[in-house]
Amino acid sequence: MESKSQDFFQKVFTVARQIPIGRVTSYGAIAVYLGSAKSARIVGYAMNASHGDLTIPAHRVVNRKGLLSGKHHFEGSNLMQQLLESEGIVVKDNQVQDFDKIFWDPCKVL
DNA sequence: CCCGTGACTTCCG
DNA sequence: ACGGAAGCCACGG
Repeated sequence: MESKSQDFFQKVFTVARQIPIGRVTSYGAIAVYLGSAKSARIVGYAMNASHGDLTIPAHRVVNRKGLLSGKHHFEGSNLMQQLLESEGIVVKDNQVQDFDKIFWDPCKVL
């Protein structure tokens, strides 16, 4: 059987898929929702694993400051920003504008 | 089993 | 207010 740790990854993937279009969330928010607020890094690690799963909009997941911390992991150098803007999200200098307004909190919604 | 790494977050100076 | 350092958990070698 799978260990709980691996389930953590699966949860991250599930939550990421539940992110509405035009909305973004933070690694910490997902970690808190999963019950491990201190595992924010693990969420990012999980996103890295989700990189092979196109069903997971990793570009909608940013750090607590709304900064596209993971954009460097996407193809090219501005793909993540292009995806966000394509969904109606305004991005400036690798930073999401109106982050507080488009912020989607899984723990609050779910 | 131990060590290193990482798409984060928070605290201290 | 800004910058640097530590803490944290999980995965891979």
